[in-house]
Amino acid sequence: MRISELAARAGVPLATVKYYLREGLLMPGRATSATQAQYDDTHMRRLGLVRALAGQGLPLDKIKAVVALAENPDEDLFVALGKAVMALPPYVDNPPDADYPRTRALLARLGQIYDPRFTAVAQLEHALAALESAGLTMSERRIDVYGEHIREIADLDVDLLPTTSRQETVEAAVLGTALYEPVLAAMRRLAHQHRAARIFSAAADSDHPDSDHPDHTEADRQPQETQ
Amino acid sequence: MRISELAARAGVPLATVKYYLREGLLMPGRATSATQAQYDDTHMRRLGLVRALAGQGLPLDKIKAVVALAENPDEDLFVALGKAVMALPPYVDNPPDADYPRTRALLARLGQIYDPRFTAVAQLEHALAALESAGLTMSERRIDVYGEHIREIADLDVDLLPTTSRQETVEAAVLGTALYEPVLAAMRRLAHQHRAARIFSAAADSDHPDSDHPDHTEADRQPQETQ
DNA sequence: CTAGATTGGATAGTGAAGGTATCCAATACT
DNA sequence: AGTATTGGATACCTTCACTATCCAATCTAG
Repeated sequence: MRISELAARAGVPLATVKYYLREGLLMPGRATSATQAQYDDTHMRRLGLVRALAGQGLPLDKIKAVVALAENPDEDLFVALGKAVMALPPYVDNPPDADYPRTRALLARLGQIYDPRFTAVAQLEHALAALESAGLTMSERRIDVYGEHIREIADLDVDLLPTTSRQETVEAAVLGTALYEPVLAAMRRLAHQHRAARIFSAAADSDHPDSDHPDHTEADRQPQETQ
Repeated sequence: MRISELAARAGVPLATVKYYLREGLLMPGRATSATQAQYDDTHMRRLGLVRALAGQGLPLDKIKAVVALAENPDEDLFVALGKAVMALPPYVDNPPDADYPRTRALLARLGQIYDPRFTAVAQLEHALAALESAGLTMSERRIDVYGEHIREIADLDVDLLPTTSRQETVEAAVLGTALYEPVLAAMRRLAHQHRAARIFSAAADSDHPDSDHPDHTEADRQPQETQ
C-alpha cells in the first residue's frame, strides 16, 4: 500500500505519518520509484505501536528508543528488556553511583534486591521524594500492602509474557509496562469510588444503605465539567 | 514573609511564584502597601502542593481546579472527592450518556458497579482501547488478578484517608491518588525486574542459577543512557 | 533625607514538543 | 495528454510552562 492508504487505514493524518518518517519512528517504505514507496502491515503495526505509546504521553524520542530496541536482535534479552522499560517515563536522572535511601529501605523491607542501576529505583525514589515534599510519608503498613499486591500483579505480568520470539517479548514487555499502567491506575480509582461510595455516602447507591457514616446525604454523583 | 522569601524558602524561582499568582494557583498575599504583601505558611503549603502535583506532570489548569475544590467548603464530600480525582490525568472526554463496553464488561466480571458518569470509567475505557489498538487484549485471568489485588490496595487507600477535616480529606485524596500512582508504577517495574532476573537470566544474580531458560548468558545489567 | 535596592504587578519573550501546511518536481492513473 | 497523487523538504503553528524585562511605588542604609 502507499503512504496515503497507510495513513488512512491507521487513522493518522498524512502529514503526521510523514513526520514520523522524518523522525525515524516509522521505517521508510520500499521505494518503487522516485515518488512512490510501498508500505505493508509491519508499517501498520509500527504505526499502531507508536500511536499507542504516544497516546499514553510518551515523548517521541523515547518511543524511538523503544522501537529501536525491539528491533535490534543482538544483546541479551534481559538487558534489552531493562533498556526498553527504562525508556518509559517518568524520566529521572540515574547516576549509577547515587544512593536512593527511601527506595533502599522500602526494598529491604519487602525483601527485594536493591540495585541502584535499575532505573525504576530512581523513579521510585523520585516518587517517594515527591510524596514527602507534599507532606506525606508512606507508612510501613502501606509499603507492606502495596508490596504484596503489586508483586502478585507483576509476577503475573512476567508469567504472561510471550516467549515466542525475542522481538515479540521485548515489544510485549514495553507495551505491557506502558499500557497496563493506566489500566491499573483507572482500576484503582474505580475501586476507590466503589469503596468510598459506601463509606462516605450512604445514599449514593440507594439499595446499599450500609454506610459507617450515615451523615452524608444523597449525592449528586454526576461529575461536572472541570472548572 | 514577603514574596522573595517565600520563593527562596520553597526553592521556587521568584518569577515562577509570580506566575503562579497570576494564574491563580497561589492565593494573593495580604497587601500591606502598594508594593508589599505578606505571605504565610498557608502559602508555603500551597506552593508545595502545586509543585508536588506539577512535578507529576499535571497541567497547571488541572492543579488549579484541584486546589479550588479542596478549598471550597460547600458541596458533599463524595462529590468533591469525585471532582477532585476527575481533575487528575489522563484527560478523556466523558459524555455522561456514552457507553463504555470494555469497562462495563470488566466491572461486571469484578462485581463492581458500573456508572458511566465516573470519569475513571472513561479513563479505563481509553486505556483498554489503547491496549487493543496496540494488538493486546486483557485476558480474563489478568482482569481477575489485577482486580483482586488492586482492590486490596484501593481499600487500604480509602481506609487510611484522614477524616479530620473536609479540606484535609479532599487534599489527601487528591494527593494520594496522584502521588501514589507513580509509586505503584515504579514498584511494579521493580517487581518485574526482580522476577525477570531469575527467569530470563540465570547468571544475572549469580547465586540463583535456577532459571527456566538457561539459554541466556551473564547479563550486563548496567543500564546505558537512553539511545 | 536622599540614593540605591527591592517590591508587586504588567507585559513580552523563550524553548521544547508535537504536529500541520505549503511547495515542489517526479511520477501515476485515465 | 492532462489531472491527481506521491515522496520529500521546508516553513509555520499552537500549547505549555516558564523566564526576563520594565516600571513606578516604596522600603532601607547611611
